[in-house]
Amino acid sequence: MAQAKYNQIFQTLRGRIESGAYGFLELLPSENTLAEEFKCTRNTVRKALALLVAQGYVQTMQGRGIQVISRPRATSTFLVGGIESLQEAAARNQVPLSTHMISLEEGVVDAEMAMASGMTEGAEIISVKRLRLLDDVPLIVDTSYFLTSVVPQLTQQIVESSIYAYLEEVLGVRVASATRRITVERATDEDRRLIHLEGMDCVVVVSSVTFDSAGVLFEYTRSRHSPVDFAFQDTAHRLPAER
Amino acid sequence: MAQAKYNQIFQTLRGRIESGAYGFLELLPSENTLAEEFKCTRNTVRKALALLVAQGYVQTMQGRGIQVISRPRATSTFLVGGIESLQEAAARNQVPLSTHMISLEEGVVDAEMAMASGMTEGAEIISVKRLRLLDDVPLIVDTSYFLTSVVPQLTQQIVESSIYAYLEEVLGVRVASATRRITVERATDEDRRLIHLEGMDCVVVVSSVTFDSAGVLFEYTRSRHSPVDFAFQDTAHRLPAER
DNA sequence: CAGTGGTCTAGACCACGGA
DNA sequence: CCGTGGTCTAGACCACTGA
Repeated sequence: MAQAKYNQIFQTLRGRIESGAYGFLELLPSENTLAEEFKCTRNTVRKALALLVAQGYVQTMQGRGIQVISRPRATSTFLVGGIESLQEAAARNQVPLSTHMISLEEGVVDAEMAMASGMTEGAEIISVKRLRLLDDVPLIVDTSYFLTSVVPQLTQQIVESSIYAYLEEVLGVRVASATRRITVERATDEDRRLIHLEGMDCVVVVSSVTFDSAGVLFEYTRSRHSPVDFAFQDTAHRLPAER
Repeated sequence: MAQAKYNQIFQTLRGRIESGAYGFLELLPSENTLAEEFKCTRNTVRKALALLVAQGYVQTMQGRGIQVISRPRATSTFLVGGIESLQEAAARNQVPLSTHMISLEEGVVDAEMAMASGMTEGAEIISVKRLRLLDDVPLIVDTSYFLTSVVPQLTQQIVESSIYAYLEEVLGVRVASATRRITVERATDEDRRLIHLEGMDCVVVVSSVTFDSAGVLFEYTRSRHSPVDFAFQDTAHRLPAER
């Protein structure tokens, strides 16, 4: 199976929503109708619908139908649900991205980092600090820590092109999940020196912990974003569990 | 069926993770084993596991098993995945919350709000502006707009206790989904006057659009949060779709 | 009442990981 | 090779909505 059938259905339906074929607040065809169209069972259609629901495209209503609740994308957003490297987000929004390496060194996980990330204290890591420029404007400084057992070495060339492409294509590391935490902190002198803050005195800090498909917590990254152009979007649902 | 079986299983497993019975980085029993334990089919167990995955508790690994990737909650967080009113979040974190009403008036949706929220221009709305104090510290100012067709009227008493409790218990409105967008803006004079910023000059703006179970977009809210103690967390997954 | 989505079962086959 | 999770089918019954 090249692509799971439910995934194809998901992408087809998503396309119809984004193109406006199924408009804002309209109802989709019923699950039975969709099952006929895609020549599969209702269960498979339901898996595709579950993805649409999770990503905020539609809302299901028992006894009524499935309603479109998203409008064609209005403004660009850099961080949305899903795992997307800054590279990918920049490409999607058609904004040129460049990266300057600030430092690259080896070390071990100290107690504080172990507490914050869940990495094992004392594990060997390689740390990279980078400045990211979007449309030639320096907006993000991030510091990443990789387990050397998963990422044995990095070079300036890799770091300034795409670490993720290197991880996936050369090392065969597959990212499985990332947990992110967003907070706001006062800008440091370094922030002010490095990134474009338009005079504001705080930065958005996105801390993320990443696991690979083998279940290893191999990356911990702290990104300091300029508030300028920062946006994050998600959709939540009331589950029966929460009643 | 009082509670869906998969939901009970989800809650049981989540409890075992939060209590540490299934520890960080450990593997859960296999799906077949869990199906036996809960006397159901593998499909039902899988629905429960899907919830745990979506909420960042575990990660599944084909051929290997299901690994715990969350640690017992370290620090408190106000905004997490899921729909939770500030009331509920404050209760969960055992922080006293109080609310002062600043204004309450009627109006209609103008072009700008229609564009931002998706509400129909010209629809009648009731708008409420409130100041929220956590632990007696004023941290949030929010302005909410409700369709009068769904929420015909509000009183100061309702607004200062809990609008959501009123919606659910009195009006029978059930919230189905909420899409939120987080950005950072420069603090206004009003922000500085009303909320505790510790000298910082920006605020976190959370805009949310809410649908009820009948599929009506009935609420649009903009909350301006002090950066102090603001945190938002979510977990993302690499889907086959994104490869 | 018919049609919709929500839950659950039973069973099949596949892809992957590790011993 | 066996056990794991991933996909899919076929069919049943329930709860809810709206005409």
